[in-house]
Amino acid sequence: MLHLTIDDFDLTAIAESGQCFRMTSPGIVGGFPLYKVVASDKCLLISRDPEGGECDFLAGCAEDEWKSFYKHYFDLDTDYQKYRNYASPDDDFLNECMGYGMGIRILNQDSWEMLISFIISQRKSVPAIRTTVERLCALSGKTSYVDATPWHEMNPDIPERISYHPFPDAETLAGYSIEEINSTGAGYRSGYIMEAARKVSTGELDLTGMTKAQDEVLLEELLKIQGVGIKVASCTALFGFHRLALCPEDVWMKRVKEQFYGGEWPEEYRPALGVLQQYMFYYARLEHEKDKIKRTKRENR
DNA sequence: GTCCAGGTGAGTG
DNA sequence: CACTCACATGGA
Repeated sequence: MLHLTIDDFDLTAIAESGQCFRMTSPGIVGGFPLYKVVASDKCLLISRDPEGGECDFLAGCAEDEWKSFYKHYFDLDTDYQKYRNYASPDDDFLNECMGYGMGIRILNQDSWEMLISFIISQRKSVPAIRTTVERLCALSGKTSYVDATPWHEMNPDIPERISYHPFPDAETLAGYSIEEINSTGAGYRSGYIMEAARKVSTGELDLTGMTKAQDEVLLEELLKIQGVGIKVASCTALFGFHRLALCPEDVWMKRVKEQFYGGEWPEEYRPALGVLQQYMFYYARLEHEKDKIKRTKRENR
């Protein structure tokens, strides 16, 4: 168990900001959610330290693994204040969003996992994406375990060990039948998934070779994949290649752009738009959820 | 049952 | 270019 002090870092904001689909909470410890963070073939348990302040965390890994992998995975070397400073002081909406989403970071996730996850994401809600991605990972039948005893001791409802499924690599996915892919609830996207898996497994598409390409070139390459349009390409580039200037425009961001910016993002936001967008997406979805709860309560009266 | 979801490709004018 | 339409399925 590793004790950490991290500034500008909010696990819930990261988990609910729509950038990752396998960061879930198995339970509460000392009033704070424990998070199970599955990435590629790894899994980390991490929570706030109930005995510490808002910057104190407990992580279930060794210090060298934290330094060699998770520190970069959680993007802890990036100064997010620098990105927030792009926001105009009189942009009340954006400042409200940044207050809500304080502690959000853009994770350094695997590009292959992001490509498949965001192909799945089209016309699906975030909870529905989580379900399909999880089923896709479970197809292999491979199960791994992480030790959860430190959190089990704080809350007996949390099991002593927690299971997870690694994300399938391209060869594994390419080996499945269309029926198997379809059984995950991927629907009409199953063919897209198969085709992307074939391209990556044969080497026709070299994702790791694209890490140094210019933003425009990267998007162009991703757009060649069936089922990948500008939105999925932007998400893959932002979350899988850490292109912080790119802004995926989904239904939520289109609404925000129309309602608050007259249909056009301010030019001076452009270099930081991927980060600023993340605060806005989180806020817009959160507010929408609140409205739904209000509506439900009214209907029940 | 109804409505909507971190859209895309194909077809049309 | 812009616009429309079908697309499978889960979650609320």
